Amino acid sequence: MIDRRGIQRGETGDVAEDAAGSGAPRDASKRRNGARLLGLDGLHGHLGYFLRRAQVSIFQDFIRTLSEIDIRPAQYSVLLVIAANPGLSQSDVSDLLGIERARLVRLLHRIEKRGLVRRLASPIDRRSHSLKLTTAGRAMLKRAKALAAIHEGRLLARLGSANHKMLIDVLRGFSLSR
Amino acid sequence: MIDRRGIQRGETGDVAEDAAGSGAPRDASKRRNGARLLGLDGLHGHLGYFLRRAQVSIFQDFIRTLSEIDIRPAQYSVLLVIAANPGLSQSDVSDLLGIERARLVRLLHRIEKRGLVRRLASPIDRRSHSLKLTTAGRAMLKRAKALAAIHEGRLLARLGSANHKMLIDVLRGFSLSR
DNA sequence: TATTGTTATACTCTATAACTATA
DNA sequence: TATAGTTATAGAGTATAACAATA
Repeated sequence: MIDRRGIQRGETGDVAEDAAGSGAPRDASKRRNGARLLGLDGLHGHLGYFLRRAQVSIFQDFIRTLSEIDIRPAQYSVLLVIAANPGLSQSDVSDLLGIERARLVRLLHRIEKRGLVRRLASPIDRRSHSLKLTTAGRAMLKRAKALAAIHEGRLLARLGSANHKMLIDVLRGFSLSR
Repeated sequence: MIDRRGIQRGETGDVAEDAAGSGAPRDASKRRNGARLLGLDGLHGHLGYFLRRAQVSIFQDFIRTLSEIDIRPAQYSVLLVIAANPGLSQSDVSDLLGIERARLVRLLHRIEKRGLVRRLASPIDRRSHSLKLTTAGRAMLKRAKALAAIHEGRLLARLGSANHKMLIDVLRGFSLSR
């Protein structure tokens, strides 16, 4: 019989220990590390897998935490970048955050309709927009930052501050390396 | 004028150095760390942001590397898990990998149509399927593993083996912690 | 009553291609 | 020619809700 609990549950206790030395190498993997790691053998060497699971889980918490103001991670990053660099063009934002120009169009429509951002005419290039936060946008960003800090605090507590810092340092370096 | 290069480019050299001490704290952020970090100030405390960028970049490489056999990350993880635990039900796979049961249906349709997986009748529960790889599925997985190893090797070289191992350890622990 | 596989819907996000108006 | 913003399309993936068959 196969244990059904996912690795994310992390339960212990009532798992029947399988007899050791069960035989063929293909089946030996089944219970090797206890129920938690069942079947993930081939995945354990893959950083991308764990990165993905962690990222999804963290974004879920972020979305939940900021749900009262209905700001999602991509929107938050766009607001932050515009606030820090008023006058940025859409292409600038796209390059900075790795968001496709095409996708940014609808994202900006949304937050512009909510009165958080304005697309002004660029004084130097009539093709491009000069992005600015509105007063409402700055106020919203302030609330968003407070909620994001709660989210990040929860994450920090869960990881420990040493791990938290190290992950940011290593992953930021990774991003910069290409 | 604003430098347009994204953080992922990582180029150096021809960036004009801005005059120091440019003034107001809101604008001081613009060039503080050189063009690379332009405008990302508020994001630097957010692990989720760097985790996301890294994950997307790594998955892109994975997809490219396995494109000759048209196997995507989710498909690869499903094939691996079924190979290591023949007889798993769809719910089992769903729980193990954190893939929605509903989404797994179409994913399995695809790889079943390609002749890689079979959904057999479960001997113990007539509601559920017993998932097995076909011979072709095992052969495909073998090729996939070889290509995935190339992908992972590239990642390891880019990160350094110490960072690579540490990231896996920390992030696996994170997943297990809930 | 609860679970398994399934269908369906809505939304986010990535990846492209193409078009227009500018440069 | 190339770039900025835009529109459109296709597909992956998440999040839900509901249903029939079975437990």
